[in-house]
Amino acid sequence: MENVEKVTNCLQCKFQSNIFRFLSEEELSYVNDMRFEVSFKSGENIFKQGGPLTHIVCITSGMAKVFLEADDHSDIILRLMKPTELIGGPGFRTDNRHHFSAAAIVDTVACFIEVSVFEKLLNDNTRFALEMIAYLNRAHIGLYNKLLTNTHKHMSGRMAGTLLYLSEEVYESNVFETALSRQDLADMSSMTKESAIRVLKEFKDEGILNCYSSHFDIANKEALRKIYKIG
Amino acid sequence: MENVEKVTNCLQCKFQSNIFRFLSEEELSYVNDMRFEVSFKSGENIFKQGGPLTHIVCITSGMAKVFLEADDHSDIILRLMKPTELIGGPGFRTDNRHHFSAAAIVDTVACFIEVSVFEKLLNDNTRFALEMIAYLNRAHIGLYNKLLTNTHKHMSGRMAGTLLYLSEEVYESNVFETALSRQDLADMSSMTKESAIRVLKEFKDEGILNCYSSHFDIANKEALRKIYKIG
DNA sequence: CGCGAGCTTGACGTTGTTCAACTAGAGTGG
DNA sequence: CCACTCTAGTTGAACAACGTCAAGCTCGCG
Repeated sequence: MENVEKVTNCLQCKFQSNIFRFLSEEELSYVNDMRFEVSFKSGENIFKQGGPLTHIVCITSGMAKVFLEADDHSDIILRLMKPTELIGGPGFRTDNRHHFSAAAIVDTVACFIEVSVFEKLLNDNTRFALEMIAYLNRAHIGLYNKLLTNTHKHMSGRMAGTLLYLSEEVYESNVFETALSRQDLADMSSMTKESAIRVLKEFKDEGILNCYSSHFDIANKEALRKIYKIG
Repeated sequence: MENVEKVTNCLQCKFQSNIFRFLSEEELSYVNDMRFEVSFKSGENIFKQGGPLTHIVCITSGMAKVFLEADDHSDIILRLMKPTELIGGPGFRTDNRHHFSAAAIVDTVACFIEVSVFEKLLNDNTRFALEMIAYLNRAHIGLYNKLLTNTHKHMSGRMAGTLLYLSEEVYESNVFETALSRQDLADMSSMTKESAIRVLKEFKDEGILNCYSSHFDIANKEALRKIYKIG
């Protein structure tokens, strides 16, 4: 494992908005020494639900979807991961297995950090441990929202939620190109691909959204927010 | 706040199956000194979604339901809490608000522990912090299951899941009396009260379940498990 | 005895899935 | 340069699942 392979350095990530910013320079150097990078082509699995959780993964470039796989081969996309976001795993310190899968939706580079490194950091740095707890709690809150939305709202409300998530938290713009397929949008909104297409067309007919192939343009965000709120 | 008010003592809880067992005697004594107990009658709220998170709650006797409240006044019951179980909250170290409500379903006594006490323990005792993370991760895994079940399974599968949860994790018996109403069972299974009744009747007609008013008797657990699995 | 809350049942309408057919665009080989 | 194929996207019709509404029931309690 040559250092040359590393196209980035943890010390640069320090100022990004993730829990690594609570590590000392020394600790970050330690992480930097222990990690290694892997490149994934679009569509490739980064790790697989049910597989062993040996490393924590951090996206350095590209984008990945994190999703649950059901017995009937249908998926639920939990969220999208952008650079410097951490894909921990509920398997950490429980059963040491992955409870969801992650796959690159564009060409992606990810850092792999052994769980033992993580355990050491959590042991040595109390602040880091507390921030880890805060991070987990934020993820928890997100899941509550998803649960409420996906079980208590109608299709249009769920799709509105997905579009708002993409525009506000992922692409940070009302206009965006996405690598997500219609099936992916459906998996994010708990519906079939056909229903997703129908709802998108509805939004289009109402002048709320312009979309063509992978291009999306939210024309009336307030209307979308209202649809999301009402359900 | 007289000590006399306390009908239990933390040192006795030490051997119960929660994360307090990773505290030293001294730390437990500290918790014991700082906590106070509150009694709730059946039906009363213990805390309320959206309210300030000032204390962590631990059930000492009775039982409580933890639930999300939606805008349209419908609820999702996340789980039931038995004695010595901790009701933390995702608001801890995030926005310091409750993200769900808790209500007693029978007469219940609960310990209230200030969040500052918790923060001190997490700061001082690394093992405790790591176990806290493990605890949060287990809760996370439970939520994934709920999300999969409630969005990808049909009514019978969801109700089967609820009955299995009650018999295996709550009452630990195939026969149980419950304080839960039909509406509560519905809120646990993401369906209407009427649908819950119809599914229960279906199970009854198929000889899988005997139920009358608050009395439940699972006659064929394997069949129930199969229904849950298939969806 | 009568009242009220929770429970039960049936009829009906809506929502969303399934299935099958069709289209458009992107590679692939002749 | 044109078939050919393959995949993603799209559409419509039939159907199943589930919620809504309204009515009637049961049982505990004043």
